[in-house]
Amino acid sequence: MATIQSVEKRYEKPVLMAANRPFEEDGDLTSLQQHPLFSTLAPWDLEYVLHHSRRVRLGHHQLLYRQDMPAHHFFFVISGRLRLYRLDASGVDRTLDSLLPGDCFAEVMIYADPARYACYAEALKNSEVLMIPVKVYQELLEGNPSYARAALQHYAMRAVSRFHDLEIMTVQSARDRLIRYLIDLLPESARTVGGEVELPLPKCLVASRLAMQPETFSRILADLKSSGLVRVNRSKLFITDPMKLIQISQ
Amino acid sequence: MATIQSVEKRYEKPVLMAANRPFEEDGDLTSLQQHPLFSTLAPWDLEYVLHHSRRVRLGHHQLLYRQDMPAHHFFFVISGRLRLYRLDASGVDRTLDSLLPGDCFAEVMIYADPARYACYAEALKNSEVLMIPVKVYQELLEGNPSYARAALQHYAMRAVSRFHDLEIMTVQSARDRLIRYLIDLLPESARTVGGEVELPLPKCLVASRLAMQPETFSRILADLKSSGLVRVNRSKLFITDPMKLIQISQ
DNA sequence: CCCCTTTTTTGATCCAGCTCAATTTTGCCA
DNA sequence: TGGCAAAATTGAGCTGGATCAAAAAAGGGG
Repeated sequence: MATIQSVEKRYEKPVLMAANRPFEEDGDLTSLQQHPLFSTLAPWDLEYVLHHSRRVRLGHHQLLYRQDMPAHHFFFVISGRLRLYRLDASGVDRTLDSLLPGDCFAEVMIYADPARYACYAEALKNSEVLMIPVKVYQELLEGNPSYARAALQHYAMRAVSRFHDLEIMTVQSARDRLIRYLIDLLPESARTVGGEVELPLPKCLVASRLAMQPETFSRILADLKSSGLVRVNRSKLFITDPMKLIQISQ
Repeated sequence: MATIQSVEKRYEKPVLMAANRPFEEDGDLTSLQQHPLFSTLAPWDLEYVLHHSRRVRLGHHQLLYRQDMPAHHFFFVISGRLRLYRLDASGVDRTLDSLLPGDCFAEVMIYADPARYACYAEALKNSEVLMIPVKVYQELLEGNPSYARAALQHYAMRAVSRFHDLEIMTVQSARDRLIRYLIDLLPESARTVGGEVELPLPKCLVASRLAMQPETFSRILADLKSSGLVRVNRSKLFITDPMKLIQISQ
């Protein structure tokens, strides 16, 4: 269904199965310290994590890992853009999430058992991720119980946001799902006055994330545009009147 | 939409806002020790938890807590049956989950911040829950870092199962959602040979859980029945041929 | 800057599932 | 046990969104 052709056909092996060099240069890893899972770590522990992690470069459409693969690492996005997706039984590819620099993903694997990736991860453009062995972080947690609090809080937040996702997806009007998605993209500060948002995925993948067809997505957006509620420029959307949008979606 | 009338109209106050007596008698709390969040606790810590918790009795349709209420407790189901639901903007009530004895719920509140319930919780029949102050469990975790591992594992499992829910809900055929729901109800051991399952919710609430109309639910079930794939007796369903069902749902 | 591929848009048709309405069945309490 | 309210079923349209088809626009590499 998705017009984007299957990744499977383009790449033989996901990155994780190929040999990889340890990280070579010092890029911008300061953002790692902003992340709740790392911000509380002592400098030497952060150092320890970095020492045992690798930077991995990914090209456009390159696969990082496959669904059901044993999970020995979790990841931090240094640069670029990635997406998580699953293939359902009939082979349709469903986008679950998009990732930006500063995001952590598959970190649930730190304590999952059995640890297998629940979805595919691929780069949407040239990207760089930090690949962190779950064992390393586990060790840190065991040796340093005070870190557990941060991890637990992080997981709790995750759980709440999944709840939120679930709620959005069970809204049964495609238009309402799209509107809620747009509102969520809008920074908190612009929720009343409006502002510009950039779609974190190509339109056909946003459609897949929202469980609708690309055609439907396009039509709804055209509709919102003609009502003057949204101005569209490539992947940048200007939300004119968020309150009105929210009201329409009831 | 749901034919069940709004709870709001029947009850003034959720239980948590009314005065409640501490637990009086020793019922069956052995099941508490089976739960991953409690099975690793030392006997004195378990005692401590129990000492600071209350048993709460709930009548049919009685509300335990409201969405957005500050969350100071989490819960363990001793007996009966409950459901979690949200009200969307248009006032439609969407069932999110059903709970049976042995289940824990709202336990994400132990580390959520700000801690507010993400949904409503109500009893579906006479039920008893253990109401555990999040502070008590927090103290235990702080004082006893070895307990964090269990909590983290529990949360990780939760995250994975929410992922699963999300996947089911984004399957866009109502029939497929129903089939997957039935299969999930079936014990692992009966996935091949078939067996009986009992719906954990009245049919109209199962429909709401699966984001379809009660009429649609009824028609699909009638259809499966006439194909001989399911035999129906009240809320008990006998799944004749799970493999065939799975195959039909692609 | 042009060509070729991928993505997006637009048009036309069709059907799953929602809605409204009416009937039957179930469960509960006097 | 009968009576009543809640729940489940069944019937008959209607419509949102999927599907198929084709044209237009965007993007990327030489």
